[in-house]
Amino acid sequence: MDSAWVDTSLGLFDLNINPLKVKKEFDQSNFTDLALKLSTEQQVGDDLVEKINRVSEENKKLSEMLTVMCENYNALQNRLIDLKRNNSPNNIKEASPISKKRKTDQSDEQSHNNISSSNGEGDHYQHGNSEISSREENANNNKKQIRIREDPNSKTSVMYVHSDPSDSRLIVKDGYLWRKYGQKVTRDNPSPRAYFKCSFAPSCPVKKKINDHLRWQESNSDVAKSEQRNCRTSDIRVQRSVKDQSVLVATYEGEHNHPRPSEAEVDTSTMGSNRGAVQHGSPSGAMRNSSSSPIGSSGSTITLDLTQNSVALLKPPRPEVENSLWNNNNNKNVKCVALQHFLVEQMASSLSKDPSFTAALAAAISGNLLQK
DNA sequence: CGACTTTGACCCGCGC
DNA sequence: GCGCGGGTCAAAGTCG
Repeated sequence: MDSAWVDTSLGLFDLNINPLKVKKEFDQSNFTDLALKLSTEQQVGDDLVEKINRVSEENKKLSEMLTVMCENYNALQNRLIDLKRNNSPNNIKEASPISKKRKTDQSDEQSHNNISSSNGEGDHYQHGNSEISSREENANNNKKQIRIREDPNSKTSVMYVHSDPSDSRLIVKDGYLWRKYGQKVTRDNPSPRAYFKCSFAPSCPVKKKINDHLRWQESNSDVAKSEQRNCRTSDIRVQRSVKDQSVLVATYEGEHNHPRPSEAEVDTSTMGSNRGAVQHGSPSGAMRNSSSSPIGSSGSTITLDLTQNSVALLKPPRPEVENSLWNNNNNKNVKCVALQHFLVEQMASSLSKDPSFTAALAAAISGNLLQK
């Protein structure tokens, strides 16, 4: 059969076209186009994935480098602390054995105070009259921590931790390993108070409690009383706030007489047994922790020495906490330093979010490493 | 089986 | 002296 051809502006068209044939051809060409399109998209997708992988790797490298830098910084800072301690006249006195007696006698209290001034509690150390708190290793993802030393002569400090109110676990990650030894429901807080001992106990006397921070603020003498009664060298309480269930208050008493466990140890106890450390992935029952993020993650810590002008402060997590901090004696200084730290934090945050900055930093670091 | 948590019982200081 | 409340102990339970 001859075919009739029509000349159109678009070209020659065969009028005797078999529709099935056309459909087949159309399908084939369409499929080819589609396949081509898909392969192009696939390629783009692959490129994107590759790019993402590359960026992730860079990010990972940067994180590792940052961790190393932080560790080095801590090591240097600890060395500085040791040097200063060695120069201090009344340092290094023997700790008295922990007495189970609650009654406090003068000598015990004396030795107790000696411990507090000689044994750095990991992050805390004495610097002349002012107490300086180094970076609180925050192993708790997205949790803000504020650490407050209420009294320079006391070995108690309070850490406010912003956590998920729905999370019933009283967990404050601070880089140490803790063993829970008791829990109590106190009169004026429906949230139970948990008691922890340092897992290095009895060689390390440090304990902690998770506590009701508002009551703590209203009557700080509670701690003094309990300390007097128990003659403890250290303690920590952890409990949720009455008014703000998203705030956990950890009360530390005493000083660690050992270095902070390594990240690996913490991770091992966290992920390995899932029972090792209450603070890093706790154990069974109500204390079990599902998140086990690496130390030094995105959380930030605020450490305040309310008796001194020196303040290391980042961003307060909750309004009422902020108020309680702002309304303190060193209001102006705190605000000023806080503002500076906040600005620095914001700048750092902005820079870290900038991909070009990240890329430049990665290039600089990798270049430096290659040179070495 | 060991390490750790849970939880009721007990201890002790304080206030009345 | 008694009762209350906070802190600690220790047996039982849980988990890997």
